[in-house]
Amino acid sequence: MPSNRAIRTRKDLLDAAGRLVRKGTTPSLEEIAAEALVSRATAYRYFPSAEAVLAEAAVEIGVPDPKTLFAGIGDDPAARVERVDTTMHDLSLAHEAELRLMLVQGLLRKPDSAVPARQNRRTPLIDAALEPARRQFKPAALANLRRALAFFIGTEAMIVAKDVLAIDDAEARKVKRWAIRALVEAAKSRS
Amino acid sequence: MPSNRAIRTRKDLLDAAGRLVRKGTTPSLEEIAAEALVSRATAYRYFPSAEAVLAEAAVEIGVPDPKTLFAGIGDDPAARVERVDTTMHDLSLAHEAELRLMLVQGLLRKPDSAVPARQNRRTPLIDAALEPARRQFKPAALANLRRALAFFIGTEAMIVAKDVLAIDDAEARKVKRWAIRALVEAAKSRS
DNA sequence: ATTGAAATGAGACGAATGTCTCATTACCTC
DNA sequence: GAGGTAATGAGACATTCGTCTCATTTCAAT
Repeated sequence: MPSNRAIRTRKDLLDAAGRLVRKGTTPSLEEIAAEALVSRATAYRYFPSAEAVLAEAAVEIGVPDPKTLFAGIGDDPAARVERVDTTMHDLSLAHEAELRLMLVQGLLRKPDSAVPARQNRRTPLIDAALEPARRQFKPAALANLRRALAFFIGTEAMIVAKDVLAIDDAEARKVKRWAIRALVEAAKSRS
Repeated sequence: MPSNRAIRTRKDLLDAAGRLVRKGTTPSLEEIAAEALVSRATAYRYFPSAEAVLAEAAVEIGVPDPKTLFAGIGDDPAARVERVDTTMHDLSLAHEAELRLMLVQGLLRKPDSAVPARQNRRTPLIDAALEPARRQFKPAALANLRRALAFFIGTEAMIVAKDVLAIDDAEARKVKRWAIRALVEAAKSRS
């Protein structure tokens, strides 16, 4: 079992990595060690590479659980999905640098790698958003809808908006709201 | 002006980089030089880094021009957008490795970098697809539609499907077709 | 064939990366 | 407080990356 000191050292490294990334750099493990006030050798004892630190630091970004996320909102699926999108959008903005680096990790992983694939934090939230209105949708359409929404919600959507479309934040939110409404409506059974 | 020999060397390096990337590696400039049968020094004379070679190699991936892409297809906007998506999807599959590396380049570029941002190949195609039916749409909705479609068409969409949703190719195409239909319909003025 | 310039190859060099060893420090138990 | 173990720091070492120099090769024009 790791000692208190070891736990603290590990945390210091993760915190230091977060600080450096937020500052806009892509730090080496040596720089992370210096920021954390530990020696280079110690840093290499805890993490094999700077990428490993960054990847783990990004995981720390908290996604709210469905319970609190949907508190005080009705059953309207579009409104609930929009709340998911707003939350994820805010998170993407607040941690853009870390998330970009995490995305890079996923993009470069070997196709046959034994390491676990990207974790998927958005699908559970999307499903929770649609759950109360499940009966309003045609089953086949619901299967399409929950996947289609994943293209608009999350880090990749931020990348498309900023790097490809080069639109500002308000515009991106507007486009996504419009699309979410359109997709949710399209999935509803004609009533 | 560059001599024929220089042009050939440059091309050899780009070809070599493409071969190595397709083999699944993330080659260093030294490895690219070896594959191209030139010395390391020569490789550094033509490109400042392996990333630069890879980025330029990715640009070579040909996107068809609208003229030929829409040959023999009617004015129906959904059908035309679907053809854009099918084409881009095929391209993404055929050049997945190169495109992943190109995406990494874009993700890591400095926010205030002087280098040109990501080139956007999909928007002109989307606009060309919607052009003949422009009158069918409400102007405000058209502005949203052309941007919303960009989230489904292109490399990032492939990443979401494979890495995040972990769905197979046929399923991805199905979801995207459904979403494209839904979005195009939603943008039409009630008639 | 000869000449001259462009392109190349071989290798030295400094910086950064990752691994390893060994002495020293900090912490826990008694 | 003393002793033992875990954690750390300092630095040596091999490797890779990017830059540079200089001798050699290739090519085109005569």
